[in-house]
Amino acid sequence: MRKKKGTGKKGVLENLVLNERAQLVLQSIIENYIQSSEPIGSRTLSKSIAATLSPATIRNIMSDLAELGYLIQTHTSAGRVPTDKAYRFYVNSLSNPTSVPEQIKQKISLTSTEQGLQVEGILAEAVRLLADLTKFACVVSTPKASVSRLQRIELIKISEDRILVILVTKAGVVRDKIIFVKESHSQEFLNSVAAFLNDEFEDHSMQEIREQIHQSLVDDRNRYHDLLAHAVRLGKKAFELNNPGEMLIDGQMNLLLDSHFHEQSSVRPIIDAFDQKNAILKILDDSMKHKGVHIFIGIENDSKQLQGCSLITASYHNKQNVLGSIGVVGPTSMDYKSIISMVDYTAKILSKTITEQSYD
Amino acid sequence: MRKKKGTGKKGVLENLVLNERAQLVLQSIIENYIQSSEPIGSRTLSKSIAATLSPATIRNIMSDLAELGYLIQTHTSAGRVPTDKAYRFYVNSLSNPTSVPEQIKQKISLTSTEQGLQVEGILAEAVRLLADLTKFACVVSTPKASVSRLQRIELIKISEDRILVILVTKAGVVRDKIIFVKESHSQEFLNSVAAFLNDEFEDHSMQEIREQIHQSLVDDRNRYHDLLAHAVRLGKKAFELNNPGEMLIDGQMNLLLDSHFHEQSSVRPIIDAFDQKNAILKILDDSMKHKGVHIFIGIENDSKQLQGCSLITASYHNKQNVLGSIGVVGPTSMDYKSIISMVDYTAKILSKTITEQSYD
DNA sequence: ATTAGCACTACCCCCTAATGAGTGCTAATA
DNA sequence: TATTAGCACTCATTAGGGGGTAGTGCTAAT
Repeated sequence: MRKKKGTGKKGVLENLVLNERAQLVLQSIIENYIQSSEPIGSRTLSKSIAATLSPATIRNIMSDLAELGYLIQTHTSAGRVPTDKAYRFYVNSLSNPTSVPEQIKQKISLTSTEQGLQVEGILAEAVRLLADLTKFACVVSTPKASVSRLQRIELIKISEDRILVILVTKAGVVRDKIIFVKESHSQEFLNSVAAFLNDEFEDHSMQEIREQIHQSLVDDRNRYHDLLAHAVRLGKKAFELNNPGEMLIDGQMNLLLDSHFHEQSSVRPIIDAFDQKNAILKILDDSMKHKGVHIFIGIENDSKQLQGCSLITASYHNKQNVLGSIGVVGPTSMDYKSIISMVDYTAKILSKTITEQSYD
Repeated sequence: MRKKKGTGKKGVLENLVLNERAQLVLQSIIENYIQSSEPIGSRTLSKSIAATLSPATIRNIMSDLAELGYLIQTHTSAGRVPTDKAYRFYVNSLSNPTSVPEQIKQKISLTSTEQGLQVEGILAEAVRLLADLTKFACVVSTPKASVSRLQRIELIKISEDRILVILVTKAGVVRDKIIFVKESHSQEFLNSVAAFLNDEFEDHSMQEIREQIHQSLVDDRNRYHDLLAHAVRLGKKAFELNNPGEMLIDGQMNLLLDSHFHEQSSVRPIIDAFDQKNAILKILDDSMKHKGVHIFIGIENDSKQLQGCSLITASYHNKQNVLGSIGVVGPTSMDYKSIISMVDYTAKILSKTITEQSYD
């Protein structure tokens, strides 16, 4: 409220741009709060801050910052707490991810490739690793079927009316599903169909394949060829996307035990978001669109349930494509600096591991 | 301490067998406590109990029960709380699972079979269902590879030095793994090897197959036949058990939010047990040995971490084999009666669903 | 523009007293 | 002899009150 006039003239910060000192104070408050998760007062700050400022001065600055929406007080005589807007300022002011300490780097390694695990296994290991490291909840989206390119399709006769379809993508994901058919086919026939589909579609993206099959563009001249007709029919079923995108979660429990969420009631909506998945999946999807680390802070989230937490995500990829993203879900007052670098580094290692064991 | 003598003569319950009235009181205490999760006093009880007994009488009985180890007091002037021994008495006195209310039965249905989901998908649905229903954490063990019988093996060349192995079991489980080879094989050759293995081992249990291959019993005369030699070598790798038994977990969060665990510190060891998996897997394994519902109460558990909770499990099966078990992990003061029947019923539906979509 | 000083606020902690649910024991009762 | 009423006692929980404290905003002095 300092120097509040009707028209508001001459207040230090009234041009809505923080001057250097105000930035320093704000940053310092945020960093203190991240550490202690308790309201920060002017006296405390005047000790810990680099510049030498008296509590009174700091109070003035804080008052301005509060008016601009960067700080709030829980009650009249309490210290100040950063708002989501403040965190946004803070992360924006952060330069590129700081490098991860050597000693943590050593912990970030994925062993599973040696054991011939599938991509899902690697993802599971990565998300668990990140959860252990950050002590928050972590998520990773599995490679989207639509963008991944076909390596191989295999049709296995299971019973008279059931066929096991196995799709192997270039990214190294193996998907199996069962399709039901009305008429029985011999295994030999299925082999021919599979061979045909392999010839036709290897290295095409699932999306493409689906479209082409759907439009029956596949060589119209031979429409009445028996094999082809069946190939189209079976292929249609085989390439239908069944799981429209999944994600793996680990470390949910960490949230409950975290000191930043003082009351467990505040964690409840986040848990619900995990159960429903779609809100988080949407964020992970968004994060695939651009390279690098993405940060979603509290109120910025579309989903109400997630407005009490922040997400830090980064996409992972193989040689050709962005496959999915991995991220951390934590309190808005998390230690952005170190978490960002951990997510960044983990995503890089994950990309490297997956690229190494891709099938081409 | 009632009528305590040096040699303890003639106390009503001194023969260590509870008389009918004591049983009634104990049962009533337990049921009250399960509902309220607060210590039960004599006055409260005298109102809610069927028989008409004065508080004073009940106090006497309670005193005896406490001496016998069925009840404890949190402090001198507090009501009484059942011990694990009491819960054991209680569940033993329960007759067979009571039938599940019709309205809950309707909720217990597994849809996934229609969508051609694999066994894992059905299990995931079952465990989520049970978690939603009981509001506790639930686990299910995936079919043990060793007991399940081979339906089909498929070998797919992925790259020069990598082969994708796909195992389909009669139970409907599809497992894929990658094996590394030194020398490159053509797909045609792999097909012959697969055909050979299929011929030789269809309908054998994985355990058998592993033993036979290991002992190279497979037709010793042809040892120098090229195909056979490779079949043995590849088969050895293919049938190596990779995942020694997994389990799916759902509803862990329910534990944190449950009123019976007043302090979250008491949940911590259970969470840890979930992370480490082996203690719970052992219980699920044990539960596969006998039919019906199994109950493990607090202190009875071998694992220290699990001594603060109870598990209720039931095995599931297909036409031939017991495949695994499904269970609930909750506070020792959970509502055994209804949870038991839910677990029982869910396991039955699960068995039915899996049997229906088995491949033979 | 900064800072020292001061009045003021509201939480937090500690103490106390009152409440109340519960017990064990004893004596009266059926 | 088994049951019950009565009573003294215990101890957790709650409410209320005061002192301490960390913080603020404002004003006046530097």
